[in-house]
Amino acid sequence: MAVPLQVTTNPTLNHPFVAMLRRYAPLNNGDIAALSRILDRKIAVKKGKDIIVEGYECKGLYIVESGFAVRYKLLHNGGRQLVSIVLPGDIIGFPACFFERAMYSVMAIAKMTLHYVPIGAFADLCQQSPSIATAMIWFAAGETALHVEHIVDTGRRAPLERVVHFLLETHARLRAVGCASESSFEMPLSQESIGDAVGLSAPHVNRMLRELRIEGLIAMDGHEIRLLDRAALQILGEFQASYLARHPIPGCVQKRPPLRQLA
Amino acid sequence: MAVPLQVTTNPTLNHPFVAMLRRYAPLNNGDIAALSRILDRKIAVKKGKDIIVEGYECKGLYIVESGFAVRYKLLHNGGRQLVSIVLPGDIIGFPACFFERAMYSVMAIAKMTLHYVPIGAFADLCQQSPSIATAMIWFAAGETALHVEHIVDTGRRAPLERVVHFLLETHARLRAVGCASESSFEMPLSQESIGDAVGLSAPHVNRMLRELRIEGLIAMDGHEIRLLDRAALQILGEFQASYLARHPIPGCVQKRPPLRQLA
DNA sequence: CGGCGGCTTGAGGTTGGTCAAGGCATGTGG
DNA sequence: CCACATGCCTTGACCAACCTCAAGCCGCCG
Repeated sequence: MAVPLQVTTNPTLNHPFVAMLRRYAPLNNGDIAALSRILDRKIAVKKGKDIIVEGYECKGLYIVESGFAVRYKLLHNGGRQLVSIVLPGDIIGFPACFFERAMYSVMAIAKMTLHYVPIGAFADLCQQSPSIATAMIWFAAGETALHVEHIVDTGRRAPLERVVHFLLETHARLRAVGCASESSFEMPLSQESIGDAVGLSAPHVNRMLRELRIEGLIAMDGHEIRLLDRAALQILGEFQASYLARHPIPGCVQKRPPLRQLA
Repeated sequence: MAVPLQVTTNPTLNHPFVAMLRRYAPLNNGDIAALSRILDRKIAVKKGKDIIVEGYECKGLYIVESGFAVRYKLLHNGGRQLVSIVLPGDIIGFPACFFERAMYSVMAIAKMTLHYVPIGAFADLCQQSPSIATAMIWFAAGETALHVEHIVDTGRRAPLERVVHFLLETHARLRAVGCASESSFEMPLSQESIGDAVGLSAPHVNRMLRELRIEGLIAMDGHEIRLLDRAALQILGEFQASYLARHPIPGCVQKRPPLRQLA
């Protein structure tokens, strides 16, 4: 649950959000100072509390320092669709606060600490620091890749494949923020919520998990899931972890690549 | 099909991509000049040609001046999932070129004209023009909202609702780039492709369309679709057009809003 | 004129949703 | 400390929905 901290002179550098940005663009001292100012105040949110509510105006971003949340939308027909799981380093309010009103809700599913950034302050930050703005574009590209995989999951994969893909993705993302070991993790969602994420009913999620257990691909102990046969799972769920890791920004980390024109 | 052009002194300002950016951030002469340089060369692509192929490296962005394309992914089980329709002003290669290799393909479904921008040149542009970089973040937020709606569509909406939502969204997006009249449009996809977009089989898409025709909600003539009862369709498809239009960037177009801290 | 792609419709079968009941663990209040 | 309530997991039975397969048709283009 807790993100492992390694002590450095500047606590800002340890923040998962800053660490994420720095994977894409080298930030100078001015950038770091600006981020420190943005991140100075913390908000504590209890498990189960709504952070963004569909239909209401959202005036800023909430940068996640620790804890988990879910983005979701309630439908007229009584259904609920989970859009994504929010992890440390993620941004709540993207893209809600860029619109007149939020089109979905975000709820904490564990105790969280957040930093609130008014959208105006965020826009100023981007205007003043091109490196941060550019890193944010790279971040957004990663979010998009995640959502695209989710569309493929719910749209065209078979139920068993969906569940496997969802488990592997969740494990990989948790692991990337230090919240999972190499081959096991604590699933933060109930089976009903998993169903809401991948577009299945809770009983059917249960059937799929049972099948995976019988086949010896996973083991479950409460919410702890152990991945027993990673290779088989990756084939079954057609899971390529590459969509979770972006390139660094060229020209920042390395020399600009040669121009090439494709016709 | 063709984007209506109004003659101004600077053709760059008429480009749908530039017009899109300028809706979010006021660009100065330097920004416009930089964009002109980026957009100087055109690539013509024929209908049916692949622009990005899954699994291959993608080294740059293709900015769409005219024409349509689809992003899609082929699956092991023989299925195909359409991720989105690409319209004038959109960017092909987002997010593919931010990753080691493209995780899905993009194919022209009509004659297109594109501008190729190597990823390095794009990064330079962002670093040199914070306004363009910031507008790109706003653009990415819009893409994300689109994908989120698509996840909801395929995940939890009933088949009839899905088709209706897809029709309304496609119409609204086409209309926003001047490719549709107020209540009718040319559907650029076959029924099979619509099925691949919303996660249904082609026969079932056909049945849903027939039902809408019988109910008097739409009329079809070839690929032309007329929306006969917008209000009923919007309720049926639970369609809110608001997710298609973003706020402008605060502090650029207007004064920075008052700071507010929510705990 | 012939072929092909896409639309349309039907029949039949499987999948996966719904409903319902039971079990287990956790937490809470008496 | 126990009794009870609650939430979630688990399983089964049933049934409707949607997919698959297949055939026919139309319009377009070569």
